[in-house]
Amino acid sequence: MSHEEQTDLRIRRTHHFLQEAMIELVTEKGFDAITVGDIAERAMINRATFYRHYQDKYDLVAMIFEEAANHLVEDMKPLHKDIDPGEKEENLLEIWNQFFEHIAEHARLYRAMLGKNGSPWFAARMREHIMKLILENERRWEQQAGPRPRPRIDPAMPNTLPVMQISYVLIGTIVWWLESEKNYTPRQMTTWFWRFVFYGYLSVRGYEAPAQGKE
Amino acid sequence: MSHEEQTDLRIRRTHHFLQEAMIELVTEKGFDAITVGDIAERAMINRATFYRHYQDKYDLVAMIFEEAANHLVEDMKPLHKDIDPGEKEENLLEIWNQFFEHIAEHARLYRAMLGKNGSPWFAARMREHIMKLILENERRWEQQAGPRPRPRIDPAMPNTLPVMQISYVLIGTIVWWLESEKNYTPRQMTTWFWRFVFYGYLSVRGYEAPAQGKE
DNA sequence: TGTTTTTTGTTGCATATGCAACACCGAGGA
DNA sequence: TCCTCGGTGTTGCATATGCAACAAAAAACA
Repeated sequence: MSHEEQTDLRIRRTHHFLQEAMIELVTEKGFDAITVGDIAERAMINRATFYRHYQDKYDLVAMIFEEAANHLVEDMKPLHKDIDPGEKEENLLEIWNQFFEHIAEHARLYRAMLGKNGSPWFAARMREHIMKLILENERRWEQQAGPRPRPRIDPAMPNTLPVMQISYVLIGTIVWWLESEKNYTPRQMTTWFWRFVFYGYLSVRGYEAPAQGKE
Repeated sequence: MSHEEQTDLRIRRTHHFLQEAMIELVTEKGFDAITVGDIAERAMINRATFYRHYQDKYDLVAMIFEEAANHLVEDMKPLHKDIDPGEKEENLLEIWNQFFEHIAEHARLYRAMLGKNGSPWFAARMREHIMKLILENERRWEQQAGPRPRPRIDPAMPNTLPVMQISYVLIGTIVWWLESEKNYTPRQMTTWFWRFVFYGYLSVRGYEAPAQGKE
């Protein structure tokens, strides 16, 4: 279904180089200052050709995001196969670790787009996407575990609020990570992210808080 | 005159990427093991297109050399303008320094091509080119300084022998430099190269040996 | 040795891209 | 105010490239 599969080599090439150029330029001069001409020149692509593929630079960023998002779900997929609903915490940790692995693999992209010269649109879109993934994951989870009654601490609280909160923490964590000098491992980031989110999120959700354990 | 000037962007692009791919692959698997298909795939260029530009991989290396050689003389040109024939040593040092600067700028290329997985043809061609440059330089020099009598230590010795010897030392020095961990500056390399060659060459040539000085 | 697989060059046709030119717009300067 | 200037999109035509298929040579293998 993905429109990007076995297309003409030339098309894949121009997409690739335009996207690369965009990422480079965002890190160099910031998204706002970039012109279509800049991108085309850097990518060694004629400006007219740019317009044959993208509406404008925003559209290009949108496509970059699309692709990243696809890669992300692709990277996460294998994990959902063998999930044991009994071991909630373990599994969640694995999933988040996979997530941070994905970020590490595309570090250049995320560092550019989420950084302070990046594209706010990209960040917003990314938060949405993360929320969607989390909610999907919860749904899948409850289906597998059966619809057991969940104590709701505060029935008035909208379902999406804590998910939104997580998405913000996550973005912040990512940016901090990618801009840090130290380059920590994905595993470390998973641990630290998890420690922060753990109690708040699970308790809001009405899960019992398992023992800290594992390290 | 150069056939590479304001050509179609697509042509420049494919040249560029085929050359880059070649350099990458030489460092990765060595020149011998490379196939045209490899190059094309790495460069994201159709194999048929490769043959529209180059005969075979040897031809590609030849073109890479051509281009490098052109860059080299281009980089050296400005120096020849303001040469003071009185200050031989100073000027020679400047010229050699410019040379090593050029090497540094194209380090990836030379490291790949001259290294032990590189192309012997490239090295040989490079030595020839260096010899040509040195001989040209000497000729220019003597024209500017006037045809003064030069004491010849051994009239039986062919003119090109010491030049050939220099070219070998130079290649060795370059390879050692580019494969060293320490990355020394071009200026340092100039100094060390010069120290080694200085007495032998100048004395063979029958120049008086100036005081060591300068540092 | 014979056989299979890879690599090499080459070709005709389809198509993505380059190029140049254009009108348009918005921001800054005389 | 006019007016240049830099950026935006768009167009028609020329051309470089992709693709698939092919034969032949070379390499790999038994």
